[in-house]
Amino acid sequence: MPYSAQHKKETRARIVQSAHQLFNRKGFADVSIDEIMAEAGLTRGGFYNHFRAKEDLYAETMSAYASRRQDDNDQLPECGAETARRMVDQYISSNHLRNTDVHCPLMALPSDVAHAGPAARAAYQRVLETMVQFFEMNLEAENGLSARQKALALSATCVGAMVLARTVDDADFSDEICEAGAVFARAAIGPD
Amino acid sequence: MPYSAQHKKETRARIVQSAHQLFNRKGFADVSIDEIMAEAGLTRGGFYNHFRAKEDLYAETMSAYASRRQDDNDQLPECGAETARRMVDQYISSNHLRNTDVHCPLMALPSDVAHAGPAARAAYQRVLETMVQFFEMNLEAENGLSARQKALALSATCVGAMVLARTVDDADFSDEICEAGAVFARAAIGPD
DNA sequence: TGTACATCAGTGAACGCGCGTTCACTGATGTAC
DNA sequence: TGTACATCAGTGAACGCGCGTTCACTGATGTAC
Repeated sequence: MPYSAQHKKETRARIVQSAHQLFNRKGFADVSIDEIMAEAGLTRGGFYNHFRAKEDLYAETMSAYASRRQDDNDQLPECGAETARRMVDQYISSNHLRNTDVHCPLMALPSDVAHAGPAARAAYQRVLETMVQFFEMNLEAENGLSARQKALALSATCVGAMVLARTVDDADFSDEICEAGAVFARAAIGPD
Repeated sequence: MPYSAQHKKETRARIVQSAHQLFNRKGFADVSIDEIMAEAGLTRGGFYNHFRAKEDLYAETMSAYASRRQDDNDQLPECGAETARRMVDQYISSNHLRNTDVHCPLMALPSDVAHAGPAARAAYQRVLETMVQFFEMNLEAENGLSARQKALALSATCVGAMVLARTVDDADFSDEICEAGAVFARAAIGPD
Protein backbone atom coordinates (compact mmCIF):
# COMPACT_ATOMS: atom_id res chain seq x y z
CA MET A 1 0.00 0.00 0.00
CA PRO A 2 2.18 2.83 -1.28
CA TYR A 3 1.50 6.42 -0.27
CA SER A 4 -0.60 6.74 2.84
CA ALA A 5 -4.26 7.73 2.67
CA GLN A 6 -3.12 10.80 4.55
CA HIS A 7 -0.84 11.75 1.69
CA LYS A 8 -3.67 11.62 -0.81
CA LYS A 9 -5.94 13.59 1.47
CA GLU A 10 -3.35 16.30 1.83
CA THR A 11 -2.77 16.55 -1.90
CA ARG A 12 -6.47 16.80 -2.49
CA ALA A 13 -6.77 19.54 0.10
CA ARG A 14 -3.93 21.42 -1.61
CA ILE A 15 -5.76 21.23 -4.94
CA VAL A 16 -8.96 22.50 -3.35
CA GLN A 17 -7.16 25.41 -1.74
CA SER A 18 -5.38 26.34 -4.93
CA ALA A 19 -8.66 26.18 -6.82
CA HIS A 20 -10.44 28.30 -4.22
CA GLN A 21 -7.87 31.08 -4.62
CA LEU A 22 -7.82 30.95 -8.39
CA PHE A 23 -11.60 30.84 -8.77
CA ASN A 24 -11.86 33.85 -6.48
CA ARG A 25 -9.28 35.72 -8.49
CA LYS A 26 -10.43 34.90 -12.00
CA GLY A 27 -13.80 33.17 -11.93
CA PHE A 28 -14.63 29.58 -12.85
CA ALA A 29 -14.32 29.76 -16.63
CA ASP A 30 -11.04 31.64 -16.70
CA VAL A 31 -9.13 29.17 -14.59
CA SER A 32 -7.66 26.10 -16.25
CA ILE A 33 -6.98 22.77 -14.60
CA ASP A 34 -3.34 23.23 -15.59
CA GLU A 35 -3.19 26.39 -13.54
CA ILE A 36 -4.87 24.86 -10.54
CA MET A 37 -2.57 21.86 -10.54
CA ALA A 38 0.53 23.98 -11.13
CA GLU A 39 -0.40 26.21 -8.18
CA ALA A 40 -0.69 23.05 -6.10
CA GLY A 41 2.73 21.90 -7.31
CA LEU A 42 1.36 19.13 -9.53
CA THR A 43 0.69 18.43 -13.20
CA ARG A 44 -2.45 18.25 -15.30
CA GLY A 45 -3.09 14.53 -15.46
CA GLY A 46 -3.12 13.86 -11.75
CA PHE A 47 -6.24 15.91 -11.35
CA TYR A 48 -8.45 13.00 -12.29
CA ASN A 49 -7.08 10.86 -9.48
CA HIS A 50 -8.89 13.25 -7.17
CA PHE A 51 -11.92 14.61 -9.02
CA ARG A 52 -14.22 13.41 -11.74
CA ALA A 53 -14.45 16.78 -13.47
CA LYS A 54 -13.69 20.47 -13.12
CA GLU A 55 -17.24 21.20 -12.08
CA ASP A 56 -16.92 18.72 -9.21
CA LEU A 57 -13.92 20.57 -7.89
CA TYR A 58 -15.88 23.77 -8.03
CA ALA A 59 -18.63 22.34 -5.88
CA GLU A 60 -15.98 20.95 -3.54
CA THR A 61 -14.28 24.32 -2.97
CA MET A 62 -17.60 25.87 -2.11
CA SER A 63 -18.52 23.00 0.12
CA ALA A 64 -15.17 23.07 1.92
CA TYR A 65 -15.66 26.74 2.62
CA ALA A 66 -19.19 26.09 3.90
CA SER A 67 -17.93 23.48 6.36
CA ARG A 68 -15.14 25.68 7.63
CA ARG A 69 -17.60 28.51 8.16
CA GLN A 70 -20.07 26.26 9.93
CA ASP A 71 -17.33 25.04 12.30
CA ASP A 72 -16.22 28.57 13.16
CA ASN A 73 -19.81 29.46 13.82
CA ASP A 74 -20.47 26.48 16.08
CA GLN A 75 -17.55 27.42 18.28
CA LEU A 76 -18.72 30.96 18.86
CA PRO A 77 -20.96 31.77 21.81
CA GLU A 78 -24.01 33.93 21.28
CA CYS A 79 -22.98 37.38 22.37
CA GLY A 80 -25.56 39.79 21.06
CA ALA A 81 -25.36 42.98 19.10
CA GLU A 82 -21.68 43.67 19.67
CA THR A 83 -20.79 40.35 18.05
CA ALA A 84 -23.02 41.08 15.09
CA ARG A 85 -21.38 44.46 14.65
CA ARG A 86 -17.97 42.85 14.71
CA MET A 87 -19.06 40.52 11.95
CA VAL A 88 -20.22 43.45 9.84
CA ASP A 89 -16.93 45.26 10.37
CA GLN A 90 -14.97 42.23 9.30
CA TYR A 91 -17.10 41.43 6.31
CA ILE A 92 -17.48 44.92 4.91
CA SER A 93 -13.87 46.02 5.13
CA SER A 94 -11.03 47.03 2.82
CA ASN A 95 -9.13 44.17 4.29
CA HIS A 96 -11.68 41.62 3.13
CA LEU A 97 -12.08 43.48 -0.15
CA ARG A 98 -8.40 43.52 -1.02
CA ASN A 99 -7.50 40.06 0.13
CA THR A 100 -8.97 38.19 -2.83
CA ASP A 101 -7.71 34.80 -1.75
CA VAL A 102 -9.93 34.67 1.31
CA HIS A 103 -13.01 36.27 -0.21
CA CYS A 104 -16.26 34.80 0.95
CA PRO A 105 -17.77 32.92 -2.02
CA LEU A 106 -21.09 34.66 -1.44
CA MET A 107 -19.51 37.81 -2.79
CA ALA A 108 -16.81 36.35 -5.00
CA LEU A 109 -18.65 33.91 -7.20
CA PRO A 110 -22.38 34.60 -7.32
CA SER A 111 -22.84 34.75 -11.07
CA ASP A 112 -20.66 31.70 -11.60
CA VAL A 113 -22.62 29.72 -9.04
CA ALA A 114 -25.90 30.82 -10.53
CA HIS A 115 -24.94 28.96 -13.70
CA ALA A 116 -23.23 26.01 -12.04
CA GLY A 117 -24.60 22.61 -11.11
CA PRO A 118 -26.77 21.68 -8.14
CA ALA A 119 -23.89 20.66 -5.87
CA ALA A 120 -22.24 24.07 -6.10
CA ARG A 121 -25.58 25.79 -5.63
CA ALA A 122 -26.38 23.73 -2.56
CA ALA A 123 -23.01 24.56 -1.02
CA TYR A 124 -23.52 28.24 -1.75
CA GLN A 125 -26.83 28.09 0.04
CA ARG A 126 -25.16 26.43 3.02
CA VAL A 127 -22.66 29.28 3.27
CA LEU A 128 -25.49 31.77 3.19
CA GLU A 129 -27.51 29.90 5.79
CA THR A 130 -24.51 29.86 8.09
CA MET A 131 -24.14 33.61 7.77
CA VAL A 132 -27.82 34.23 8.35
CA GLN A 133 -27.86 32.00 11.42
CA PHE A 134 -24.91 33.83 12.80
CA PHE A 135 -26.67 37.17 12.56
CA GLU A 136 -29.99 35.77 13.70
CA MET A 137 -28.69 34.39 16.97
CA ASN A 138 -27.06 37.71 17.79
CA LEU A 139 -30.00 39.96 17.02
CA GLU A 140 -33.43 40.73 18.34
CA ALA A 141 -36.71 41.47 16.64
CA GLU A 142 -37.55 45.15 16.30
CA ASN A 143 -39.84 47.52 14.37
CA GLY A 144 -41.92 44.79 12.82
CA LEU A 145 -38.84 42.94 11.61
CA SER A 146 -38.17 39.50 13.04
CA ALA A 147 -34.61 38.64 14.03
CA ARG A 148 -34.46 36.35 11.03
CA GLN A 149 -35.60 39.06 8.66
CA LYS A 150 -33.00 41.43 10.01
CA ALA A 151 -30.42 38.69 9.65
CA LEU A 152 -31.37 38.05 6.03
CA ALA A 153 -31.36 41.72 5.15
CA LEU A 154 -28.04 42.36 6.89
CA SER A 155 -26.54 39.46 4.98
CA ALA A 156 -27.83 41.03 1.79
CA THR A 157 -26.31 44.38 2.71
CA CYS A 158 -22.94 42.81 3.54
CA VAL A 159 -22.80 40.77 0.36
CA GLY A 160 -24.20 43.56 -1.80
CA ALA A 161 -21.75 46.15 -0.53
CA MET A 162 -18.81 43.86 -1.17
CA VAL A 163 -20.01 42.76 -4.59
CA LEU A 164 -20.37 46.37 -5.66
CA ALA A 165 -17.13 47.51 -4.08
CA ARG A 166 -15.24 44.74 -5.76
CA THR A 167 -16.68 45.28 -9.21
CA VAL A 168 -16.08 48.99 -9.28
CA ASP A 169 -12.67 50.16 -10.53
CA ASP A 170 -12.33 53.41 -8.66
CA ALA A 171 -10.76 52.68 -5.29
CA ASP A 172 -12.21 55.75 -3.60
CA PHE A 173 -15.70 54.79 -4.71
CA SER A 174 -15.11 51.24 -3.43
CA ASP A 175 -14.09 52.55 -0.05
CA GLU A 176 -17.06 54.86 0.05
CA ILE A 177 -19.40 51.93 -0.60
CA CYS A 178 -17.80 49.85 2.14
CA GLU A 179 -17.89 52.70 4.61
CA ALA A 180 -21.54 53.50 3.91
CA GLY A 181 -22.56 49.84 4.03
CA ALA A 182 -20.81 49.29 7.35
CA VAL A 183 -22.20 52.41 9.03
CA PHE A 184 -25.69 51.60 7.79
CA ALA A 185 -25.54 47.98 8.90
CA ARG A 186 -24.17 48.88 12.32
CA ALA A 187 -26.96 51.38 12.77
CA ALA A 188 -29.53 48.77 11.78
CA ILE A 189 -28.17 46.31 14.33
CA GLY A 190 -28.87 48.91 16.98
CA PRO A 191 -27.54 49.23 20.52
CA ASP A 192 -26.84 46.23 22.77
CA MET B 1 -25.27 53.28 -50.88
CA PRO B 2 -27.14 50.01 -50.21
CA TYR B 3 -28.88 49.41 -46.90
CA SER B 4 -29.57 52.57 -44.96
CA ALA B 5 -27.51 53.53 -41.95
CA GLN B 6 -30.75 53.07 -40.06
CA HIS B 7 -30.89 49.42 -41.09
CA LYS B 8 -27.43 48.77 -39.74
CA LYS B 9 -28.20 50.58 -36.51
CA GLU B 10 -31.30 48.48 -35.99
CA THR B 11 -29.47 45.24 -36.62
CA ARG B 12 -26.78 46.27 -34.19
CA ALA B 13 -29.38 47.09 -31.57
CA ARG B 14 -30.97 43.68 -32.10
CA ILE B 15 -27.64 41.98 -31.49
CA VAL B 16 -27.08 43.99 -28.32
CA GLN B 17 -30.51 43.11 -27.01
CA SER B 18 -30.10 39.44 -27.79
CA ALA B 19 -26.72 39.48 -26.08
CA HIS B 20 -28.10 41.25 -23.04
CA GLN B 21 -30.70 38.55 -22.54
CA LEU B 22 -28.33 35.67 -23.11
CA PHE B 23 -25.58 37.06 -20.87
CA ASN B 24 -28.12 37.53 -18.12
CA ARG B 25 -29.36 34.00 -18.54
CA LYS B 26 -26.07 32.17 -18.85
CA GLY B 27 -23.18 34.49 -18.09
CA PHE B 28 -20.52 35.80 -20.43
CA ALA B 29 -18.42 32.67 -20.94
CA ASP B 30 -21.34 30.32 -21.54
CA VAL B 31 -22.84 32.27 -24.41
CA SER B 32 -21.42 31.80 -27.89
CA ILE B 33 -21.47 34.31 -30.69
CA ASP B 34 -23.43 31.77 -32.71
CA GLU B 35 -26.17 31.82 -30.12
CA ILE B 36 -26.28 35.58 -29.91
CA MET B 37 -26.50 35.99 -33.66
CA ALA B 38 -29.06 33.22 -34.03
CA GLU B 39 -31.25 34.84 -31.37
CA ALA B 40 -31.00 38.05 -33.39
CA GLY B 41 -31.97 36.17 -36.56
CA LEU B 42 -28.50 36.35 -38.10
CA THR B 43 -25.48 34.12 -38.64
CA ARG B 44 -22.07 33.94 -37.10
CA GLY B 45 -19.94 35.82 -39.58
CA GLY B 46 -21.92 39.03 -39.64
CA PHE B 47 -21.04 39.71 -36.06
CA TYR B 48 -17.76 41.30 -37.03
CA ASN B 49 -19.48 43.87 -39.21
CA HIS B 50 -20.77 45.32 -35.94
CA PHE B 51 -18.23 44.58 -33.23
CA ARG B 52 -14.51 44.03 -33.05
CA ALA B 53 -14.72 41.23 -30.51
CA LYS B 54 -17.04 39.43 -28.10
CA GLU B 55 -15.68 41.43 -25.19
CA ASP B 56 -16.61 44.67 -26.97
CA LEU B 57 -20.19 43.53 -27.27
CA TYR B 58 -20.21 42.76 -23.58
CA ALA B 59 -19.14 46.29 -22.72
CA GLU B 60 -21.73 47.59 -25.16
CA THR B 61 -24.64 45.72 -23.56
CA MET B 62 -23.69 47.11 -20.19
CA SER B 63 -23.24 50.56 -21.57
CA ALA B 64 -26.58 50.47 -23.41
CA TYR B 65 -28.29 49.52 -20.17
CA ALA B 66 -26.52 52.33 -18.34
CA SER B 67 -27.73 54.91 -20.84
CA ARG B 68 -31.30 53.66 -20.74
CA ARG B 69 -31.25 53.81 -16.96
CA GLN B 70 -29.77 57.29 -16.96
CA ASP B 71 -32.49 58.52 -19.33
CA ASP B 72 -35.27 57.06 -17.20
CA ASN B 73 -33.74 58.71 -14.22
CA ASP B 74 -33.43 62.13 -15.83
CA GLN B 75 -37.11 62.15 -16.68
CA LEU B 76 -38.23 61.42 -13.15
CA PRO B 77 -38.98 64.29 -10.79
CA GLU B 78 -37.63 64.19 -7.26
CA CYS B 79 -40.48 62.97 -5.13
CA GLY B 80 -39.04 61.95 -1.80
CA ALA B 81 -39.33 58.85 0.31
CA GLU B 82 -42.37 57.37 -1.40
CA THR B 83 -40.50 57.29 -4.71
CA ALA B 84 -37.51 55.63 -3.09
CA ARG B 85 -39.76 53.00 -1.55
CA ARG B 86 -41.32 52.33 -4.93
CA MET B 87 -37.86 51.76 -6.36
CA VAL B 88 -37.08 49.26 -3.62
CA ASP B 89 -40.32 47.41 -4.22
CA GLN B 90 -39.60 47.13 -7.91
CA TYR B 91 -36.01 46.12 -7.52
CA ILE B 92 -36.40 43.59 -4.77
CA SER B 93 -39.34 41.65 -6.16
CA SER B 94 -40.17 38.18 -7.44
CA ASN B 95 -41.08 39.84 -10.66
CA HIS B 96 -37.61 41.23 -11.15
CA LEU B 97 -36.10 38.00 -9.84
CA ARG B 98 -37.95 35.73 -12.23
CA ASN B 99 -37.75 37.86 -15.32
CA THR B 100 -34.14 37.08 -16.17
CA ASP B 101 -34.18 38.95 -19.47
CA VAL B 102 -34.58 42.32 -17.81
CA HIS B 103 -32.34 41.73 -14.84
CA CYS B 104 -30.33 44.71 -13.79
CA PRO B 105 -26.68 43.96 -14.64
CA LEU B 106 -25.64 45.02 -11.16
CA MET B 107 -27.18 41.83 -9.85
CA ALA B 108 -26.92 39.64 -12.93
CA LEU B 109 -23.30 39.89 -13.94
CA PRO B 110 -21.10 41.08 -11.08
CA SER B 111 -18.53 38.30 -11.12
CA ASP B 112 -18.29 38.39 -14.91
CA VAL B 113 -17.76 42.12 -14.88
CA ALA B 114 -15.16 41.88 -12.16
CA HIS B 115 -12.99 39.89 -14.57
CA ALA B 116 -13.88 41.81 -17.72
CA GLY B 117 -12.08 44.71 -19.38
CA PRO B 118 -12.13 48.38 -18.39
CA ALA B 119 -15.00 49.36 -20.72
CA ALA B 120 -17.41 46.87 -19.14
CA ARG B 121 -16.27 47.87 -15.68
CA ALA B 122 -16.77 51.55 -16.41
CA ALA B 123 -20.29 50.90 -17.69
CA TYR B 124 -21.09 48.82 -14.61
CA GLN B 125 -19.99 51.72 -12.45
CA ARG B 126 -22.21 54.08 -14.44
CA VAL B 127 -25.23 51.86 -13.77
CA LEU B 128 -24.42 51.86 -10.09
CA GLU B 129 -23.94 55.61 -9.96
CA THR B 130 -27.31 56.12 -11.61
CA MET B 131 -28.97 53.95 -8.99
CA VAL B 132 -27.21 55.69 -6.14
CA GLN B 133 -28.15 59.13 -7.47
CA PHE B 134 -31.73 58.07 -7.76
CA PHE B 135 -31.87 57.07 -4.11
CA GLU B 136 -29.83 60.04 -2.98
CA MET B 137 -32.12 62.65 -4.48
CA ASN B 138 -35.13 61.04 -2.85
CA LEU B 139 -33.70 60.65 0.63
CA GLU B 140 -32.62 62.81 3.51
CA ALA B 141 -29.74 62.56 5.96
CA GLU B 142 -30.60 60.95 9.27
CA ASN B 143 -28.93 59.37 12.32
CA GLY B 144 -25.42 60.34 11.35
CA LEU B 145 -25.88 58.92 7.83
CA SER B 146 -25.72 61.34 4.93
CA ALA B 147 -28.28 60.95 2.14
CA ARG B 148 -25.52 59.64 -0.05
CA GLN B 149 -24.45 57.05 2.48
CA LYS B 150 -28.01 55.87 2.85
CA ALA B 151 -28.28 55.74 -0.93
CA LEU B 152 -25.12 53.66 -1.23
CA ALA B 153 -26.17 51.27 1.49
CA LEU B 154 -29.69 50.86 0.09
CA SER B 155 -28.21 50.09 -3.30
CA ALA B 156 -26.04 47.46 -1.65
CA THR B 157 -29.06 45.96 0.08
CA CYS B 158 -31.08 45.85 -3.13
CA VAL B 159 -28.30 44.30 -5.17
CA GLY B 160 -27.25 41.93 -2.38
CA ALA B 161 -30.75 40.65 -1.78
CA MET B 162 -31.28 39.95 -5.46
CA VAL B 163 -27.87 38.36 -5.95
CA LEU B 164 -28.53 36.00 -3.06
CA ALA B 165 -32.13 35.28 -4.03
CA ARG B 166 -31.08 34.47 -7.55
CA THR B 167 -28.23 32.18 -6.62
CA VAL B 168 -30.17 30.11 -4.14
CA ASP B 169 -32.11 27.14 -5.53
CA ASP B 170 -34.91 26.93 -3.02
CA ALA B 171 -37.74 29.19 -4.18
CA ASP B 172 -39.16 29.66 -0.69
CA PHE B 173 -35.80 30.76 0.59
CA SER B 174 -35.45 33.16 -2.36
CA ASP B 175 -38.78 34.72 -1.60
CA GLU B 176 -37.92 35.00 2.06
CA ILE B 177 -34.73 36.87 1.19
CA CYS B 178 -36.59 39.28 -1.10
CA GLU B 179 -39.30 39.89 1.44
CA ALA B 180 -36.84 40.55 4.27
CA GLY B 181 -34.68 42.78 2.09
CA ALA B 182 -37.65 44.85 0.96
CA VAL B 183 -39.15 45.29 4.43
CA PHE B 184 -35.77 46.21 5.82
CA ALA B 185 -35.00 48.71 3.09
CA ARG B 186 -38.42 50.34 3.31
CA ALA B 187 -37.97 50.72 7.05
CA ALA B 188 -34.56 52.28 6.53
CA ILE B 189 -35.95 54.82 4.08
CA GLY B 190 -38.27 55.96 6.84
CA PRO B 191 -41.49 57.98 6.66
CA ASP B 192 -42.05 60.77 4.15
C1' DT C 1 18.30 -5.19 8.25
C1' DG C 2 17.95 -5.77 3.26
C1' DT C 3 15.62 -6.95 -1.06
C1' DA C 4 11.82 -7.99 -4.30
C1' DC C 5 7.40 -6.77 -5.20
C1' DA C 6 2.80 -4.60 -5.75
C1' DT C 7 0.27 -0.46 -5.67
C1' DC C 8 -1.28 3.69 -7.23
C1' DA C 9 -0.23 8.96 -7.07
C1' DG C 10 1.64 11.58 -10.34
C1' DT C 11 3.40 12.53 -15.29
C1' DG C 12 2.95 14.45 -19.76
C1' DA C 13 1.82 13.43 -24.56
C1' DA C 14 -2.19 13.13 -27.28
C1' DC C 15 -7.07 13.65 -28.47
C1' DG C 16 -11.07 16.06 -29.70
C1' DC C 17 -14.41 19.48 -29.21
C1' DG C 18 -16.12 24.10 -28.99
C1' DC C 19 -15.79 28.52 -30.09
C1' DG C 20 -13.79 33.10 -31.40
C1' DT C 21 -12.26 34.91 -35.46
C1' DT C 22 -11.22 35.28 -40.55
C1' DC C 23 -12.30 35.40 -45.26
C1' DA C 24 -13.94 34.82 -49.89
C1' DC C 25 -18.51 35.07 -51.42
C1' DT C 26 -23.44 36.46 -52.37
C1' DG C 27 -27.28 39.03 -52.92
C1' DA C 28 -30.34 42.82 -51.30
C1' DT C 29 -30.67 47.55 -51.75
C1' DG C 30 -30.06 52.44 -53.11
C1' DT C 31 -28.24 55.47 -56.87
C1' DA C 32 -27.10 57.12 -61.55
C1' DC C 33 -28.55 57.58 -65.96
C1' DT D 1 -40.19 54.35 -65.29
C1' DG D 2 -36.64 50.89 -66.13
C1' DT D 3 -31.93 49.03 -66.13
C1' DA D 4 -26.95 48.62 -64.94
C1' DC D 5 -24.00 49.25 -61.37
C1' DA D 6 -21.58 49.75 -56.90
C1' DT D 7 -21.75 48.97 -52.10
C1' DC D 8 -21.56 46.52 -48.12
C1' DA D 9 -24.62 43.70 -44.67
C1' DG D 10 -24.95 39.15 -44.21
C1' DT D 11 -23.42 34.13 -45.17
C1' DG D 12 -21.17 29.97 -43.94
C1' DA D 13 -17.00 27.22 -44.57
C1' DA D 14 -12.56 26.98 -42.62
C1' DC D 15 -8.86 27.93 -39.35
C1' DG D 16 -6.52 27.57 -35.13
C1' DC D 17 -6.13 27.81 -30.35
C1' DG D 18 -7.14 26.56 -25.68
C1' DC D 19 -8.56 23.50 -22.58
C1' DG D 20 -11.03 19.49 -20.45
C1' DT D 21 -10.27 14.86 -20.48
C1' DT D 22 -7.93 10.31 -21.47
C1' DC D 23 -4.35 7.06 -21.26
C1' DA D 24 -0.13 4.45 -21.22
C1' DC D 25 3.70 5.13 -18.36
C1' DT D 26 6.92 5.88 -14.34
C1' DG D 27 8.67 5.89 -10.06
C1' DA D 28 8.04 6.71 -5.03
C1' DT D 29 6.52 4.30 -1.20
C1' DG D 30 4.86 0.73 2.05
C1' DT D 31 4.74 -4.36 2.81
C1' DA D 32 6.19 -9.24 2.84
C1' DC D 33 9.64 -12.24 3.58
